[in-house]
Amino acid sequence: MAGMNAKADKISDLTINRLSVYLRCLHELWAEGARTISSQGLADRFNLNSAQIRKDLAYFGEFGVRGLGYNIEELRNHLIKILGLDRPHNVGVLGAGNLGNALANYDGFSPGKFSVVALFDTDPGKIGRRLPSGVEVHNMDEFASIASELAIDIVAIAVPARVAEAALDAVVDAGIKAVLNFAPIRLQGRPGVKINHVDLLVSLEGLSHFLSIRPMLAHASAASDE
Amino acid sequence: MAGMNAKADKISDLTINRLSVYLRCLHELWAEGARTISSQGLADRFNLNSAQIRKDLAYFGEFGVRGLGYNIEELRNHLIKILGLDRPHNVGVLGAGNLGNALANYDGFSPGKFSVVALFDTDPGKIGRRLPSGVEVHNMDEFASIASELAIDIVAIAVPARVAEAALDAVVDAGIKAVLNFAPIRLQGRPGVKINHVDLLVSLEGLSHFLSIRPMLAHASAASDE
DNA sequence: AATTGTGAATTCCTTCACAGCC
DNA sequence: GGCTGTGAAGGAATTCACAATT
Repeated sequence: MAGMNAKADKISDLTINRLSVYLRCLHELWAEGARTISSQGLADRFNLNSAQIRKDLAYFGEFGVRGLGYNIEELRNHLIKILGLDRPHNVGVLGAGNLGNALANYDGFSPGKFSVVALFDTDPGKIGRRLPSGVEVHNMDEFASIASELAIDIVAIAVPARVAEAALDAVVDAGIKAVLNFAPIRLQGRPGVKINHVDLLVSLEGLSHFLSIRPMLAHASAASDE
Repeated sequence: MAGMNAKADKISDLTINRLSVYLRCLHELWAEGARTISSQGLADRFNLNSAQIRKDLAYFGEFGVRGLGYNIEELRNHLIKILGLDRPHNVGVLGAGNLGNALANYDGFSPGKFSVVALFDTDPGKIGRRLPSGVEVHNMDEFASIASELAIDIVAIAVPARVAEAALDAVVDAGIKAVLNFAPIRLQGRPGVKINHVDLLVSLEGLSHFLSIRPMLAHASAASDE
């Protein structure tokens, strides 16, 4: 049990999110025929500092070669491992409304790594429906048994805000540890459960704020990106 | 022109995003019949420090009353003003795929503040279609004229990654200054244009990472929330 | 007595700058 | 010579703690 690669410790979400971005970039570079890349080369692709990339990677091991940079295939494999993408993840979507359906049909998830395997709803009119993709809408009451049957390990909450907390209770009770919340509400954290928020209203209101101060920025230089 | 309320200056996105969350909470409190709230009362609703809330608000003025807290209606009006929600915003959606359609039909945006008024696509098979909501799918070539006609001030990019950069060019050329990007790609910033990213893959991979380190956290305390 | 607004302290994150290695 | 890995410096965001105010 001698720790070979330091993991878990206290690595920030910011770092993890960037690893995700690096990985995506490595896929592109590989497709372009590149086989090696320097931290500076990666940094140029986004608006990042090369030291930041090196630091991010260094949390997990020494993946580079001094004087040469990083081997793309090797680094890619490391990142896949670190991000837990070396095994598939089955996603259950709560709420078969517009958003839930879009998620179930969305094919933008990296090929094969994340699959939406079931929708859940409480509306009898929706239960039993089957999407073009073959995914079925189940009764929310059956969440626990179906989640276990289909090996669901990630849940996306796409229900109205007022029932989101109750929905979270149900999935946490069923042993789910990873949740992606789309409901416009700040869900109370549960111990041992990771909740990532996708909050469209917050994002839109950030843009709205920007538009309202923009006239005041007038001649001054205006900033951009996230 | 004596600056009555200090705005714009250098306020971080983190602060602006929290204002959005506070505002949502004020709506709820108001609906519950509350008429006044302390920073501590607000802080208890999320996992926040009360000093943070006071600091966030203090950037924009002195809205509270010592000893009493904040008047909910008054603070709400201030936040609405600060976030530019005192006038409506028209959103154009690029890409009439699953995600684009879901956005166009999504009614979760705060009542009336943001309206999706048009979809745009390059696929002749989709152009001309009209959604149940009445929103029409236009030819992307006509973006500039229709955006101006419909007074679109915010664009959501929901096209495949490989054409996202070109799509951004088109909207920026048409004078759009605020963009919500759903494509899994880090768009290059443009001067004077604010781009917010909603990156589902990054969010999912963050969850995947958490699941893969979770077994190692074992008996140790496991953390949560975003 | 209660609660704000805020300087000071702290913690967290990023960038610099360079020793170490290929 | 070029590039990584990293200690040290710098900067940003958060939290503390308390004087000011009602």
